[in-house]
Amino acid sequence: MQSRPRIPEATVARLAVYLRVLTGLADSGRGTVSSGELASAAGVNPAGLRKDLSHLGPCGTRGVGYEVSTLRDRIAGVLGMETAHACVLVGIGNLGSALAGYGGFGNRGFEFVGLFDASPARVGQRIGDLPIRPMEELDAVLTATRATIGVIATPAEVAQRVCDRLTSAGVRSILNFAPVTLSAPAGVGVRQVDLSVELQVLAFLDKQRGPAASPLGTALAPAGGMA
Amino acid sequence: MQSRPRIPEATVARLAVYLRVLTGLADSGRGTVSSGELASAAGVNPAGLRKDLSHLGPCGTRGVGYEVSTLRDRIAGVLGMETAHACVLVGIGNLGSALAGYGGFGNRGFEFVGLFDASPARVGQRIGDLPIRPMEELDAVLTATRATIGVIATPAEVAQRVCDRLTSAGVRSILNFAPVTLSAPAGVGVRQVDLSVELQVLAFLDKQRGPAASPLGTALAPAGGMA
DNA sequence: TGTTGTGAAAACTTTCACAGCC
DNA sequence: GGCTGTGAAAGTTTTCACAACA
Repeated sequence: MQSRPRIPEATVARLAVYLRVLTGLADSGRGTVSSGELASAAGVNPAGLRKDLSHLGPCGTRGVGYEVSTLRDRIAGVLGMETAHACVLVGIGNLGSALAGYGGFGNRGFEFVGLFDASPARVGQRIGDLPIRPMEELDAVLTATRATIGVIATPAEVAQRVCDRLTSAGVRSILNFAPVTLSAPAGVGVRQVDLSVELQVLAFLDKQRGPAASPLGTALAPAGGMA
Repeated sequence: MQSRPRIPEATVARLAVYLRVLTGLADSGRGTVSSGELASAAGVNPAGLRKDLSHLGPCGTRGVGYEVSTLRDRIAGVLGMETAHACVLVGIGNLGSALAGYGGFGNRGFEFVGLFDASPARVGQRIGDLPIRPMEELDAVLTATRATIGVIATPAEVAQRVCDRLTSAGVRSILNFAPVTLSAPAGVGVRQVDLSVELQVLAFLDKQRGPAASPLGTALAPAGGMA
């Protein structure tokens, strides 16, 4: 299987996780790793991991496992990390500042090349070595840097307008933290991270798992059983 | 279909989105809404939305649509939002501060009741009306508040230890922002938000969609000059 | 007429089991 | 003996099409 026939999106997300684990293993000098161990470190099933990797073509040695640095490079290549990706970030409030200051992107191939905010109070401040720019400069920076990824961390009310400006200036991928569903032209990829949704899913699953579990030993026999 | 036979997790996540949209519609005085309109606002397919809602039992009127406030309350009830959920947040760096200061949780039924950090420099500062406490007080606060949700925004290196402490003190749900895969006892729900993974998936999907509008293959300006 | 609720079909994803190779 | 790669099975999710109904 070459990577032609399209890699499933679920697999792509896991490949990114494997890459993170493999990078850690490589840094600690590990030479080879088995699917079982890698799967355990990534929190997935070993057979599923092997199926995921099968989309990259054979890349292990039977009876041995995978060579850590080779596999890491292979996945990095498939994910398109041989070149850095330039990103702009719009909305430098608390969350935006956190994202702008987060060092974890750089060593994974993503780099912010522009920070934007509508508030004059914030414009001109710096985060790291980047200045916060006014929204008026968005198009110019996008043109100059050819950034293809836009990150939106604005209030919900303006997120759609920001999205429109980004896409009309040529941005093809958007990561949105504002709690609204964005609509974007065909050909533009949007991913949504909604922190409240995550919490609600957690709370629901907990409720579903066992209604009356009190931290102190309130002995109440659960109907279904425990696991 | 009553809600007995378990609601699929994918559906739960979408219900949380519908709830957000419905809350907005209700606030703007809207009386009823059709599956088509609601689906469009939530970014999903109308038939899928109706199937999702079918897990709650019949809740619309044929030929008319759904009553906005009724449906909102129904979903809120199913998601367990009749009571507030107490959360603790560990790791008050940039991201943690952003989460602690984010107003969007409160009106969705989640409330931080404790903020913790290992750094003496941060302990004692306040965010909103909560003080940042030392890690030593974690168990006492968990016991006193009976918080069942823990949010981890620490560096990757300590996230697993924090997870262990949270779960052994009775936390049953964890939202993890640290870029590591956590292992937790059975019966504890963990959700992972990895910002780099989101960016990598975006970049891959863009690459796969076609190099159509990439005029410059590799020439990404490093931060120095322009930015 | 317009819209919901739902069975049946299609697509996708995960899991299993084992042949094939080291 | 051990581990990968993969076809086939099982399970899940999405989509379609339409009967039921206000």
